Amino acid sequence: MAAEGFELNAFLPYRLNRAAEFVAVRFAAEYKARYQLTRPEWRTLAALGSSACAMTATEVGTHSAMHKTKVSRAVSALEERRWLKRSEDEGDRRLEHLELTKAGRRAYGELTDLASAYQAQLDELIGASGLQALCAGLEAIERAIDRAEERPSRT
Amino acid sequence: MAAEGFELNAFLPYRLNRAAEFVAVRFAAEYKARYQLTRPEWRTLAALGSSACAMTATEVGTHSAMHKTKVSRAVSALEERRWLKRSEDEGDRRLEHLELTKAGRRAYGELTDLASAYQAQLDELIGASGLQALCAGLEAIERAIDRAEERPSRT
DNA sequence: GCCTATTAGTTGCAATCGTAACTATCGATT
DNA sequence: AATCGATAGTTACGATTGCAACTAATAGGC
Repeated sequence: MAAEGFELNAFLPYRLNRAAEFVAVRFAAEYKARYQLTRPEWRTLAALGSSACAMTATEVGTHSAMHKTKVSRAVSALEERRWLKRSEDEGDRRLEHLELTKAGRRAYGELTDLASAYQAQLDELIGASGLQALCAGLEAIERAIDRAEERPSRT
Repeated sequence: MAAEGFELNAFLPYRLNRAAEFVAVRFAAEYKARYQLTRPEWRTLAALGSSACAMTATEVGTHSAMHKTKVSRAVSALEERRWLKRSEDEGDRRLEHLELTKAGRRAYGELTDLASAYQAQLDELIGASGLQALCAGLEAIERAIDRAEERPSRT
């Protein structure tokens, strides 16, 4: 175990966290100010809005890497806002299928406008070549996550 | 503002957060179990341990993208453990220079062993080409962060 | 040399989070 | 069909967080 060879700047958890926090904090300030949305709420809304069909809470959790209690509370909050509706699964009554309402989809549309604008800023800040590399790298890690998620080990 | 053209899977804050959470949660479980360290404490220890010279709390905060209150509390906790010592700046008495003690450096060494092992697992999971792309991309975003940090706008 | 604005760091407090325990349901085994 | 283990989702509660307000000190204008 390389006692001295460790480079924090090559340690993925630290680097990813730093980068993620940096970009997330600024965007969160926007939707928080304009919509009073918390981060888990936005992430849940986004997961549902970007999906063609309904999802369960567990699916939202894995898709967004959020703890299930966070998802549970975000779902309740969005439901209270009438941005989301639940429906029972016929076959398995433990499951709840989550879908955005019309108002929820409209809100999602407005937020994605904000998001697109923010993404454009990031694109400019990072530069085309860096962005391309980042995307390729993220795809690799996303594939790895999916692979790891197929077998157990919870978040 | 592209109303329909939005792809969540291309939105950096969401993707980075997902990836960062995924890799961070698993590693956090390790150092939490073995050292009763919280995430901010590990990140502070890491920032200081990887630096050749002393840092101020603010520097730790920008380096690790942590809120200053998180840093402040982590510093207190590490100080109580005698892993870190503070010293006043002669010229500017608002500043505190933070350094690891001998025990702190030893702990950092042990933690980096854990980290190296974990990084090796990640390397294998992600694959060499993906890892290379990810690093290139992260470097680009890190440069962007540094550039953005030179001018104001706080975390 | 003073006044004002700014910065470093801390802390009270309300809000948020995660752990663990819980309810309800399902599937498999016998 | 009764039992046991696993899974979906919720919740009580203690721990952690971030905002805002604070203290202490510096820097810059005048």
